[in-house]
Amino acid sequence: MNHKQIEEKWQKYWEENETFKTDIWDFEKPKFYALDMFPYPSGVGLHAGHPEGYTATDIVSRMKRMQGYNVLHPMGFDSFGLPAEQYAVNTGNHPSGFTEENIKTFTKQLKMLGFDFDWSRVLATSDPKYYKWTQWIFKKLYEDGLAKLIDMPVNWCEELGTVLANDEVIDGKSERGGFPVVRKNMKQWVIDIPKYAERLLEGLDEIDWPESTKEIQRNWIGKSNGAEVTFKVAGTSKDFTVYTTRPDTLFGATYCVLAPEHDLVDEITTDKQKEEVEKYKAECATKSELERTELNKDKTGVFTGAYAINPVNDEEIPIWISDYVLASYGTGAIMAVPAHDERDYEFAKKFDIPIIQVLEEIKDESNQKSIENGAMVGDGIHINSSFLNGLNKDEAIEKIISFLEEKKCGRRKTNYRIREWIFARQRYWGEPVPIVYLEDGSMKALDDKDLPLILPEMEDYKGKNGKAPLDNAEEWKNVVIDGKKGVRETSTMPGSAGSSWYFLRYIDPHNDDAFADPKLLKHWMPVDLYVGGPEHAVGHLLYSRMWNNYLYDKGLVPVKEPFKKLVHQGMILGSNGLKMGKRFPEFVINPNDIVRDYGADTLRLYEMFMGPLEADKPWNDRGVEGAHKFLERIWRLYTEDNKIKDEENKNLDKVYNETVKKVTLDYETLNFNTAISQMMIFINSVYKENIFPRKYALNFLKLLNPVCPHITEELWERMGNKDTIAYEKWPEFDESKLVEDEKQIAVQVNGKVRGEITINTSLTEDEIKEKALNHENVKKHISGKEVVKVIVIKGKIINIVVK
RNA sequence: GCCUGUGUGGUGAAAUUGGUAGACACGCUGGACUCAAAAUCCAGUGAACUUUGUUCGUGCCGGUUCAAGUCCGGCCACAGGCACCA
Repeated sequence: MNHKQIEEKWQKYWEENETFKTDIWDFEKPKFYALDMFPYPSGVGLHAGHPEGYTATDIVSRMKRMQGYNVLHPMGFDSFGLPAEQYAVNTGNHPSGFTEENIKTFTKQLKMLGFDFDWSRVLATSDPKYYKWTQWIFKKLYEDGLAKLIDMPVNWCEELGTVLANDEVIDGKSERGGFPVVRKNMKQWVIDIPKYAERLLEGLDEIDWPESTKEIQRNWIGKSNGAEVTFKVAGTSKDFTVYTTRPDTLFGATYCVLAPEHDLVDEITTDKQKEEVEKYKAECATKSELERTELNKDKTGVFTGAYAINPVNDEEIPIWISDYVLASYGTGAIMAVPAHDERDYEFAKKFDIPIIQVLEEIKDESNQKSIENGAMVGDGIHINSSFLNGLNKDEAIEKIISFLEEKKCGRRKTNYRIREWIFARQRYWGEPVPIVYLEDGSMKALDDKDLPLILPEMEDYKGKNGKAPLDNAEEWKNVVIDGKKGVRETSTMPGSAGSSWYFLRYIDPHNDDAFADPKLLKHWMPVDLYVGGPEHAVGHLLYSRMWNNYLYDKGLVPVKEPFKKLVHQGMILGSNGLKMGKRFPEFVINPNDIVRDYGADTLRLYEMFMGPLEADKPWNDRGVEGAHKFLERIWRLYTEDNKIKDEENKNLDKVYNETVKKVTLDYETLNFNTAISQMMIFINSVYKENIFPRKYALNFLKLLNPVCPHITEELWERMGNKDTIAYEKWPEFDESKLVEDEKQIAVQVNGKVRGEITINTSLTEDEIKEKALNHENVKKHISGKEVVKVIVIKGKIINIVVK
């Protein structure tokens, strides 16, 4: 067979016949929405990992279509991004041309792989028709106070000349390029994602996602329950509030710590300590995030000279500053209980601060820990704690909170670790923020009629003197609105803006009056299956959920959670077992080469047969050949050997029905590797029987079609069919054919297999026992011993217990 | 340090969730076809042994059970995430 001719023929057929165009208004059939994480159209084209996830959704959507579902399986491009900007800076050309070229290459490659995408719905986030609605949603967020401009410490990357989100910073370096990142205070557009923390946490319980991803999101949101306690500063009218998860240990607080950036530091520092405090503050300010975390072993800090009054016993305890307390979490201040917190313990030991134990040591054989050699964390019976004495942790927490609330110096408080989502980059190639700063000092969002706010042409796409590129677009930047002069915001939105809602736009991509028709959204949301890499666990997948939850609150989308089921595909590693990439170019697999040499069907089949979808799997050229050989075997079966006959073959009934059952179930659960091995078993059986009943031959093509659409269309046609196989009815299996009258089962003696017997389903338990006990080899092992009992597990195993 | 996974032949991996460990495939060995090679087909392939069979074997140690890759307890290694979050 010539795979090239066949594949091109059917790709052309599908395109000309619009085989996979979704009739989006057809609400008669049940719907199925399969979604892939859309790619960034880089200059190098698809890599071996792309087809893996796309084939997975392709298989499921093709099966669902054959099962009578109305399937939506779209594709698009996350086309704002740094490489295009870099290209523009280097060449002076507009990034859109470069982006369009790349999109063309990607499209050609995706078509070459035979995916059933509805190409009439393709979208690109950098298309003004698309980003009009990204800006529109931003405006809504702004109007509701969820998008706002605040002064905050940000991750600033000098090399890249921009601010980065937390998930774009890895180990104090930029995710892209690995440049150093420092903390810096700046006015920033942010999305108030912490407002949605609780909702995003709760939503996780409703969705079918990998537990590991849910855990990462829970961790990122970082909910903790505790209390706020207010301490008065001795000899002044000032006070400050700390956050603690262990208010029950308040009697053990022997000092307090403020973050160096805390507002109160300057006000309470005594003259004597002023110099030292100033010096310490200056040190902290110049330290980058990276340096601060590197130093995390050795505690540093300075005494302010001031004392706080512990509200439970009115004792005066010193107030220190230290960078182990973070300004950005809680209240930026803590009460320190060295006896029962490891960090406080370390600090107290270093600076010789008293340690007061308020939980009784539980000493037994396994726990010989004493307060002498470390902090005692966890639960225990309270001591030295006045009215808390004798209580355990939970009881004491309840009691102390009531006490604090009554005394009006504290309250129950829940904290979240998640921070505002920084929503502006000093870049050109992103969605412009549709905000104007007017000369009277006010801020105004553009009217809907002025959207999209389109990126201006520039002579130079590089930002100058630490300013954003758009700052140089004088004509574009300066505007008059309602007779008032104004200046546009010159930051653009981050890459994660456009990808936070694209799954909604696919449903109605050409709508100019709304981001999507509500009736369509109501029918098609949520996404039934979402497949993409695990690297988006906290970025895209959290932002999308937040936007969708917000739009749900506005009544603009019908469901809270956008992605009902999520699966992460693993990485395809090089044949050296390592990640493909620039470091080992000789091990990088280009899908173009595989398609040229073996065809798209082989590539798809191989990638699905390699192993579980979620696992990382090394590429193996031999494996590709093996997959190709299987397809050639099938081809010969259907074309040359003339084994297809209008006859029945009883010997194939069982394996055929098993195959239909297993393949159907495995596709549904995305266990493609075992589905394929079952199809191999079936084909092996057909070869053995040397006859292929026509009915089975036709249905087998349907089972294989989702994985290998080209060869199956071709063989389907050669078997005399006129129309595409894509809408044929999915085969069903006959449960009655799955049970055999006769079965081989193992006989164990004391748990060790000693023989096999053939049993008929009509046999009674006693008859089976008798047969087992009479087996030659079994007899040898039980002779001279007493049979204690015989365990018969119907249809599975017999175990004879002897003494 | 904490959280979440993973650990099975020479290799990629299966195992209906407690019931014959290694399906399927790659590789390898032998054979058939061929002048020969490729392709194809057939057989074998966890290890060891005294080979109609026996013993051992799913990262390590222990436990529960008639029966453990699967459940429980304690370790080790690797991967991913978080990391002074009070």
